[in-house]
Amino acid sequence: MPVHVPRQVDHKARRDQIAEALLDIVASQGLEAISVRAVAAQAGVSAGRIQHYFANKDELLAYAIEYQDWLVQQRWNEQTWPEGEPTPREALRWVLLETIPGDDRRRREWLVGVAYLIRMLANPKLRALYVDGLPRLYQLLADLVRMAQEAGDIAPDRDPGMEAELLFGLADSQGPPVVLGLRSPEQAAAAIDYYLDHLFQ
Amino acid sequence: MPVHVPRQVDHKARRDQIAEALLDIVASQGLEAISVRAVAAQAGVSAGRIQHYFANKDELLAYAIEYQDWLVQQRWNEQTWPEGEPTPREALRWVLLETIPGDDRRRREWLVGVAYLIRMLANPKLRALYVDGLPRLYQLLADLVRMAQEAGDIAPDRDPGMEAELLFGLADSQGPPVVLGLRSPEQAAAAIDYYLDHLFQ
DNA sequence: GTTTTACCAATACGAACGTATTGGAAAAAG
DNA sequence: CTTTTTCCAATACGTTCGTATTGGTAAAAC
Repeated sequence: MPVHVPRQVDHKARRDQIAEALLDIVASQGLEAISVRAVAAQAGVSAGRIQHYFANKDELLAYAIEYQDWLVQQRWNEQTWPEGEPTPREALRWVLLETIPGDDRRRREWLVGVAYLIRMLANPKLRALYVDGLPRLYQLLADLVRMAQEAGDIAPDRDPGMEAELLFGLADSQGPPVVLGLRSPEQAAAAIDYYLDHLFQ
Repeated sequence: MPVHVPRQVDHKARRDQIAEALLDIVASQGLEAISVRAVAAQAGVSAGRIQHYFANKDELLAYAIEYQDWLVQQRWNEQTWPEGEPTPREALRWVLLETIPGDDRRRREWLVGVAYLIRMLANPKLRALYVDGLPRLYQLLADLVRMAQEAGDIAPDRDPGMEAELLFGLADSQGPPVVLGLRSPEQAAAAIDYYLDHLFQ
């Protein structure tokens, strides 16, 4: 039972600031460029501070990707709609556009996801981030298609599962060309809108 | 003018053997795991040999991805069809299935492509590998759709450009789930066949 | 045989790495 | 004030890195 309790700082804020610096480096230079000293320099803190908050480099790398996952979930949870509930089409469009690396934030998330992918193969904890999320996304898309069908906005002979595959593939495949500057985010969004126009009656 | 010419080895074969080792490491452990010594060990040669054939690490990394690109092009060029020219549908199916990381070779190619992606952002030479190839692939898919339309096998109201987008997206989005073991190569192929069945009349 | 030089194994070297260790500042409780 | 403990800057240590350098081997030309 401690009698003397010294000051306490906000641990999560400290860790998150360090994770932010790490994610910036990963997105621009890849995982190869990550060193404790490089992250410290990017974050504007001492390497000692990083050692104080993370036992080793692996833990630091794991925290950063989980932090990014948390950031994305925050954004999805906090998404509010100006006028009540969105229609299935509005929700569908929002989800699909969300995956396009169109602004700095999403571009960083996309590149970090790519950079961590090979690590996921051998690391079950990292793998779970992808393996858990992907089927839920497919399910969400299929459900939205089904809802639009029931409302009569999509032809009843369309298969929701197949449409979910097509929609996800269409959105997902915009990533590389957009990130590489081969296609603008607006062009990518236009491709999705074009297909939505055909899908919805 | 050299009077004495000592023995010459097959330079390309030597470089390719080293590139093979590098690609194996990249696919299984990522670019972070690449060091001259690690590649030498994987290839079963001395580090001195690698130094002899590559001026520095960057040149080694550049050669390896160009070598992989060459391998892929070789396979595409050497593709022969058992009975004369393939139908557009057969060609379409072959191209789409080709992108799925279903066997060890394609799985390695897929993972290496992912690993190099961030490097492409800042490196024009690497960028060109992607930037040149992607539009040509879209064009090929759209042309095949158009040919099938002219043969009356696809409904004339389908837009070849949009169908090329959908087909590529569908095939491309199979990569992550297949590589992560979330979906079998057979399931990925089935998804493509299912859509082709709907596209073709 | 001698000579020449491509080939490459081995070693060396300085820089950068992950991390263990040390020491001190600073805030809260008594 | 003193005490306690968190926080972290600084330094040190052993390893690994990219690459420069050295030296020797062996095949081809003469």
